Amino acid sequence: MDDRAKGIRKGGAGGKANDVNADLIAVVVAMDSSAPCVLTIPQANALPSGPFELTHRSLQSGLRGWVEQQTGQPLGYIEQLYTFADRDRVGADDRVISISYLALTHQDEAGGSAGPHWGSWYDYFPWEDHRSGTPAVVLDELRPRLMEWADGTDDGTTRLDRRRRAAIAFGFDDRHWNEELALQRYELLYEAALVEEAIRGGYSAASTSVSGRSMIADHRRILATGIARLRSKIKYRPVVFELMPPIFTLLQLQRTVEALAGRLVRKPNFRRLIEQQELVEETGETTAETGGRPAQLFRFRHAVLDERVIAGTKLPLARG
Amino acid sequence: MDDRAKGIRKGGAGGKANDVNADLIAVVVAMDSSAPCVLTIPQANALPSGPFELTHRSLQSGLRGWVEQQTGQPLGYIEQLYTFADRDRVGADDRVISISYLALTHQDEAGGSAGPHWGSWYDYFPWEDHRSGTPAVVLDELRPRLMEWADGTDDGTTRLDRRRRAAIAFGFDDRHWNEELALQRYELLYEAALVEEAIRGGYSAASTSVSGRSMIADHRRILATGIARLRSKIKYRPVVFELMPPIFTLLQLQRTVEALAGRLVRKPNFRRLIEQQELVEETGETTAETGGRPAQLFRFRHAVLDERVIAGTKLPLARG
DNA sequence: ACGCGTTATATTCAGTTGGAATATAATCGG
DNA sequence: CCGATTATATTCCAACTGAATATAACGCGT
Repeated sequence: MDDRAKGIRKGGAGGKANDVNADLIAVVVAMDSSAPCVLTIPQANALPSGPFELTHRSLQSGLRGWVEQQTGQPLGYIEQLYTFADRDRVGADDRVISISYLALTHQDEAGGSAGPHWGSWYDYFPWEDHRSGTPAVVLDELRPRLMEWADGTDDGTTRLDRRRRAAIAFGFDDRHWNEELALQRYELLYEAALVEEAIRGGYSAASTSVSGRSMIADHRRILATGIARLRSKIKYRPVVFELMPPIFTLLQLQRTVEALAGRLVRKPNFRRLIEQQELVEETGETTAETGGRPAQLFRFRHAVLDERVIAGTKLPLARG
Repeated sequence: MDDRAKGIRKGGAGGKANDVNADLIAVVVAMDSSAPCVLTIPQANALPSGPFELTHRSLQSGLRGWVEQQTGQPLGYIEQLYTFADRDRVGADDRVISISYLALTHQDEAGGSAGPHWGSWYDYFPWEDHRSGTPAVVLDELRPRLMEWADGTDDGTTRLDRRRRAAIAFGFDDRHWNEELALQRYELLYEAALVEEAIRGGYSAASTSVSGRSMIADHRRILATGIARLRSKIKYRPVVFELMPPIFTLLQLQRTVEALAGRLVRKPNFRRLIEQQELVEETGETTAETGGRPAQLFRFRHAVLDERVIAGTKLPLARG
């Protein structure tokens, strides 16, 4: 049996030499009144996670099991984020593969057995909330420290490259802020040693107030991946409704989108888009709890998931 | 140690009970003169694949190793597709997790040690090529068989649901063909037992001419995942250039995009888009090999990868 | 009862984009 | 020199999107 044939053999008779542990990690998101929140295990300062076991029917069901066991939170919508293997643990007897998921749910469940914690994701990423304009932490803290980092090299090319990357990621030099770059921003701050994870064990120059709450291992990085995915996906799939109560006003819907994106949208334009896509339908009722004129109540039209599939249109693909 | 704490413990001291094998599977795509081609191991009728081993520095490097060993093909661009675990092999001693990747490369390498084969992906999915209009196989074969399948149930709701899903996936009833639904179409045909994989061991009603070449296990499904991902991604990231030679004409670029999407685009509109995005730059030279007026030769402006990040705009996010 | 603040809802307008069609240019082969 | 063929440039219009403005309906305090 040559190497090629050995390669394409599936599973089966192999020795234990190449066995790995597969960890399932969940980014569980639900809405607060003012911010998206992520579910954590406070004692471990970690996302809910656990090993994939033989008793699990599938990866997803294994994930649901661990999250429910650790936090009491049942999960609805789930999607896979990414699979990592290159952890820092080299030379160990067995390796760990991490399969991460994004879950969208409601915060209505009572806390589980282990005192799970819902934390605003802007506690972990203070620089990501631009709903009230560019946050001071970006202009006053991160910008100068990133410039310092860029200048901390002798190589002129590297310096320019660092400046450019920082400018793109954070919208410096009159560039636009792009909310989808959450992962790039975290990785840039990591590289510049401005987040605590990058300097563990060493001297910690990063204070929480500037660089946000950290997590164990690469969990904050996984959270950044989930945020970026969600911010991207709300633009072409109606996933926001997974985070909404069954009945809501259009402004509540708008506030949720804004909280996720970390930036504001224009009300008339937002309503136009929602209506012309026929994503919602009126319940016929109104609520006066909003302060001014009573607002119509809407519900998500689940039928759109059947009727339509939203296609991108960035290339001039002739239709019809 | 309670269950929760056990859950969040990372790797380490666990017994071998929950160990798994991790397989790496590659969808390697390169352009032919007229179609995108996928790299296979003909003897196994399979995609290149192999187990993730302790000697591998990372998942990606493991994948590169197996593909090069099995096919002689070095890989450039790689992105992760999906991680599966729920294979049909239940009850086995150890389970297999499959981590699939999409790779874009050039076909210029000589065949590897094992006679690897480049096959047009439309050999595997004859219904996906709409460059010359809707293929006959869709109208004459798949449509009636799908209707038969839809009618093959007593439940009226199920019947309507099947009809609707088929109409959405294949663009029946005056709906538009959506090239990004390659995976949904394959899964629908699988459910309707119109592809060979669905009826293995049983009576095979599906002929290759209608339902395309099959592969072992779920490899054709993984290929469909790769096609769908690529068709989606060319619309918002300049990945086409991974498949182009260093120098090319705009029509060659257009033909490549059309081959990937399986549908035609308008020439002036295509050029306008390419130019206004500044994706290419003139080499200053021309080629007369195209038949009529000599065409300008272009090269990809790698700088755009640094300058810009393309963001979607499906929600009315206020900018500035 | 009335005005005012507040929120909801509707309309308008202009700049941009994108699909589609048409026009002009340059080469080759007869 | 003509016409077939491909390349390149221009035009037109409908749809979309950002931005601003106008009107409606409630609570509240006076």
